[in-house]
Amino acid sequence: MPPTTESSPHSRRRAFRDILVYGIAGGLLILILKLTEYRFLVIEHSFEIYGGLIAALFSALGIWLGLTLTRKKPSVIIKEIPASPSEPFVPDEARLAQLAITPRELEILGLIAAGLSNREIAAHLFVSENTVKTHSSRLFDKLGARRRTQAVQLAKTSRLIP
Amino acid sequence: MPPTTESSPHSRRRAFRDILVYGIAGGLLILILKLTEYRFLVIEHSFEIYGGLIAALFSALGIWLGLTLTRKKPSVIIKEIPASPSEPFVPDEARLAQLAITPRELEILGLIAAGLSNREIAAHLFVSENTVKTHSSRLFDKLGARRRTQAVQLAKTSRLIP
DNA sequence: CGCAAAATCATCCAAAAGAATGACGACAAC
DNA sequence: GTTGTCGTCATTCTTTTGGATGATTTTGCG
Repeated sequence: MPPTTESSPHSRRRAFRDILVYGIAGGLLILILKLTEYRFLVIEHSFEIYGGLIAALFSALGIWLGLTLTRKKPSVIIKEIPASPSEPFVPDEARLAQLAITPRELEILGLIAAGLSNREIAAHLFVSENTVKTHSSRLFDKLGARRRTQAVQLAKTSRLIP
Repeated sequence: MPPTTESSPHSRRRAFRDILVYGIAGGLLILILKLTEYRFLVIEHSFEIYGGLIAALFSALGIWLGLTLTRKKPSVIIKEIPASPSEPFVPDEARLAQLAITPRELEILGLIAAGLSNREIAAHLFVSENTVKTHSSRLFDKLGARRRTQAVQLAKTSRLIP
């Protein structure tokens, strides 16, 4: 079964299940209320209706309150980020040639460092995932890395990528 | 399904679960009120009391919901300021607190960025691999990352790690 | 042209990583 | 003394990654 979509299907399944459970629970709850209502021959409906109304209203009020009360402070935090202004960055050609890393491999290395998955890289470069895997395999081989995180680390210290 | 979305699945799941708990709790509350009403035969003049009770309870619930649901929404204005090129590096405490990243999680983040596998990290910290996985899962959740490479990338741009 | 390097894709398999969930003890805060 | 956070660990499952290997197509170059 080929996993086609990128966003986790597992999570979506869980979300759907949660909604389902929620709905069923709600239905059962209503049913129970109904039955007890009949059992005790209570006709008066105003309590549920007004209770629910009050609940909903004050829930909304509470949510609104919570939101407005707390969203005051974290608005503007100015960070001082040492932005290096004088670095267009060029990969170390010597080291590149030394490791016999091809342009395509370097390109993929960059995308790996950007945090993309093989599938995302494949989509980005319009090639198959298998191709990306062979490229990255050879890349790891040349870099002496066993994991992509290690490859990124090594490449950074070798000034192959920013 | 376009493979474009990158929003955290964790948060969505939490939101669903919160809503679920919330709904069930509300229903149970009504049920309990109903039952007690029958048991003690308190019929008259109870509407104001229970209405107030429901209002107060649901207000509190709503506030809590609003707070937990909107817990971490950064919205930071980033201002780039050229800084000294040779700094000993200190992690951005503000950002760290903002994302609610614990010291242990930061430690593991650093080891991930160093290219270590979960097993190696576990051996390095004398904990089980499962613990490392738990930490990194929560870390990814807080960082909004789905892969460790992405976590590293995000952490670097947020100045959490060198 | 013909060759070699680079790029492409596949398949099978193993290992690592990640997701979801539940649990427990320590410890600080209220 | 309850509450909340943190750190710890486990289990089950799915997904991703990596290894090994072979094959086909481009492409640049002498």
